[in-house]
Amino acid sequence: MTTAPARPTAYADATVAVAVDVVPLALHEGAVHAAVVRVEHGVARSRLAFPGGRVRENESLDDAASRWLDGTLPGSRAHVEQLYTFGEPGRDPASRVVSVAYLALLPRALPSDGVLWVPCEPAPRLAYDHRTILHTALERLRAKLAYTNLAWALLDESFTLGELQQVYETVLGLALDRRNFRKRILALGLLKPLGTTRGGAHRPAQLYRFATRRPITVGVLPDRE
Amino acid sequence: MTTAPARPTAYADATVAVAVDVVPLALHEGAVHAAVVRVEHGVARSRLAFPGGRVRENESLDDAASRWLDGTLPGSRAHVEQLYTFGEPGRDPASRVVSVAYLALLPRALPSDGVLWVPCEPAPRLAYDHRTILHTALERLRAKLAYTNLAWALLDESFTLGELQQVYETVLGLALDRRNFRKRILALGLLKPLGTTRGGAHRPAQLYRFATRRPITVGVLPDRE
DNA sequence: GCAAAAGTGTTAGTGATACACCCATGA
DNA sequence: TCATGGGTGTATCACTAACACTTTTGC
Repeated sequence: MTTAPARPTAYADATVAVAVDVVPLALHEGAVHAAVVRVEHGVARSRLAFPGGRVRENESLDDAASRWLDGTLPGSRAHVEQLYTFGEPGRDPASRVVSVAYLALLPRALPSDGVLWVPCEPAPRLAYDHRTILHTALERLRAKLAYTNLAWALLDESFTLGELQQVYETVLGLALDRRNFRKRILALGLLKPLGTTRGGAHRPAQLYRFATRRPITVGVLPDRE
Repeated sequence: MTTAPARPTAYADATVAVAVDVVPLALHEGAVHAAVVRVEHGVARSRLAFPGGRVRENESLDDAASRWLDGTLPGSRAHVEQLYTFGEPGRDPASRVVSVAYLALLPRALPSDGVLWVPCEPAPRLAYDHRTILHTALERLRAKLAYTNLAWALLDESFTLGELQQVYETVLGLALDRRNFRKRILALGLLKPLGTTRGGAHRPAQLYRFATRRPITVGVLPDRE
């Protein structure tokens, strides 16, 4: 083969379909949870799977992901990013479907009709190859938490340092020293103290917000602690 | 929307096609180069683009990428990994094509019929959205070089520390202190000295190889130097 | 007053940086 | 002998890790 291939032009190939699947994750009761729904049709009927489906002809992949997320968890503020594309023949036994998976991070596991929030560990049984997709999503989350400020996506706009620390501890499954965590995270200069406090059952905590809620790449974590 | 959608079953949606595009990168004359080919058909005819095309019904995405790479640069040993999926409507003016882009790293810019190796900077003019794809590929390469041992994919099996250092310097566009680079890279324990040397025009250099040529995540670089 | 989380500083150690000189070879 | 890249050690600095006690509140 020595020449460039033809690009697709007028004809269409009816054998490979394109879908998106959205992996909505949120922290709940000290553990990472994922939102799943029951499959309605086909051989996987009534099994659990991530929300998703066909991409429309005139929508982008990102738009399709947002549409499926909003259809499942309406009105939720979420950070959505493309995760990976899964396209093994046979991953959907009924037909050839290439699925572009998206990761959606939410500050709360909001209840919604027909939606189940399940803990990610131990890994739940899911339809199709969605367990693999979940695994990929968790890997991505852990990796990005360690070198970006992505934690804002798993928190409300304002939060205490204790809550922020819990995000890291929960997702990464490790315990962090409170004093060193505060020093490091404040030294990054990404947080703004709000001047207000939140009263719980105990001593009230200072509230903070992220100065920017867009992805920034910085080392947020120690190598080990 | 409160319930799970139907998965695709018997019918097919002829409106969205799936392709792969492969971004082959190699170092050449002190700069990152990419392999491109000329588009043969359609409105982009004779413009430069990355090799790629439709995914066959019974092949995986990875297999499709390997097929297109091998069709363009036969017999090359390459590291191939999925990069990102591009699916804006209108990215191919002729029809709706969702393209799964792949990154291919090669130890040499091997010449091949119909293939042009072009420097990545300044960014070349390319058909479709391939300039965006190239940009994404370079970002990925730089990021992974900094926190993995991926450099092996851009080198022959055996190499000198000087050559290894050049990979980092070329890709990341910075100068590294030789002594510190050697200390750091050897301290990682990923390299095996071969005991042999390579004679160039000057003092012969010790040859090394990577103990493992699979992706490993380690900090390979200083923050800045 | 007691339980529970918030808040705070110092020290020791490790790892990163900066830096200069000699060596081996081919031309 | 000269030009070119290969090879080596040390001192300083910055950052990280380890660590314990006091404060504030609700009950």
